[in-house]
Amino acid sequence: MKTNAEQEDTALSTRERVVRAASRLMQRQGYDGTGIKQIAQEAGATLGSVYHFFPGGKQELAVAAVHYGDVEFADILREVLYSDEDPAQAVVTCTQVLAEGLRASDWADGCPVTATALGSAGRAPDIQRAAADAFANWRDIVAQALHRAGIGEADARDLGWTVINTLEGAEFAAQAAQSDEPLRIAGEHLARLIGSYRAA
Amino acid sequence: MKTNAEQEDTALSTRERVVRAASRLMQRQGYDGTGIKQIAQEAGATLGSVYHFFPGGKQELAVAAVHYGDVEFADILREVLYSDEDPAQAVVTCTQVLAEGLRASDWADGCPVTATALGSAGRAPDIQRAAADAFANWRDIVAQALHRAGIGEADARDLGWTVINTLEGAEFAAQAAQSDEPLRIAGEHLARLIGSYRAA
DNA sequence: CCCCCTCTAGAACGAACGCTCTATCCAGGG
DNA sequence: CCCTGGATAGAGCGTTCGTTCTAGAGGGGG
Repeated sequence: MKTNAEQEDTALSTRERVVRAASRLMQRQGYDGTGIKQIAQEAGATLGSVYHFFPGGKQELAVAAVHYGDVEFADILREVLYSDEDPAQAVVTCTQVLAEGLRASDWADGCPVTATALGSAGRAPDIQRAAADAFANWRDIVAQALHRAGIGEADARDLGWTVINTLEGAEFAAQAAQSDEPLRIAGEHLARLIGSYRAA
Repeated sequence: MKTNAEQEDTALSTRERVVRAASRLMQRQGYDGTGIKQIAQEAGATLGSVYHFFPGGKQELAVAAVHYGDVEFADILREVLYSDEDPAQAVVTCTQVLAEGLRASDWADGCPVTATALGSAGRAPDIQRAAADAFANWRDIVAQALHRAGIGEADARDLGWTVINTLEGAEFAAQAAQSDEPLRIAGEHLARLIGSYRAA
């Protein structure tokens, strides 16, 4: 059961493989549902290596995993938002990309940040902070794209919040219902909402 | 450490106390982060009682906990939506209620359904189905309120999805950022979106 | 050649996990 | 009175958890 580990063995460093495995596993199973030994095995590493790179233990590793998911999705977000000069249409494309990812994984791969952070919020402030940073990062990316398209700075900032939050909520609903309908509808509504600000 | 258990000892049945404790604890700590012994202790019950009422073990208890959170929030939702004949304003009130609950618990009590279902989606289809049922239930309540206010049936159904999903996403963002701003903004945007349908 | 340091390797520990099991309590019918 | 069955009580099962620890592999600089 190290199907993916083999492929990654060649190019990536051990540390990178561990972080990727942690991010992917916690995305599916949450923080408490994922064991360090499972992460090590999936990454093709040993326990010693994991604790060598992350002496802070599971929490430090989870922070790195959340940060990895942060930049991973930020890259996708930037790419999609830059691909269309109409931000409303770009957001619709975004929902399609999310739906595609969900469907491709049999509705298993939701938001990597949410699943990791949700259960551990009270106990591990570091993880919660990393999740908040991710959301702030994504929101800024959306807000900049909207502002670039002619929407006022304050409105763009507020819309950044709601776009990210609605995508988040719709992705989880799609995951639970095993249907891309929530994401499709969210795309329509967000496009309509953005459009109502661009007209003004 | 059985502060709440004492208060509930008098009126509620053991089964009810166990379900409430499970719902509240899993809401904070997730499915895997909550132990059955902890639930029993918090409920003022013993392990034997828990397995007497839930022979299906932790999974069956989690399903009951999710269902409990379902009807609990459905009651609040109905009450708030019926309190104002303007559904846009009612949704804003809804965000305020959620923000109040979050703030009162020091940003610990988010959505009871999400936290329980997120980590256990792949392993426990029963829990996932209970979560999907909860979302569908809430969506119907919102859709009915919108339809009653004069919005077309199809539009009301679609808006039901997005209202619930945006509330969900905004609540988690508020929890992560420890600020009610995401919920406040979500309320404004949802009201604007609903208004754009009512005018048409 | 040896030393040193980064990294790998995995056995071992105490604690906690979900769950099973037996024993006991107690109200209601015979 | 005993008997029965739902409910309570908690010790104990095997397993897995996060973590620690010691040992070794491998490669440059002295």
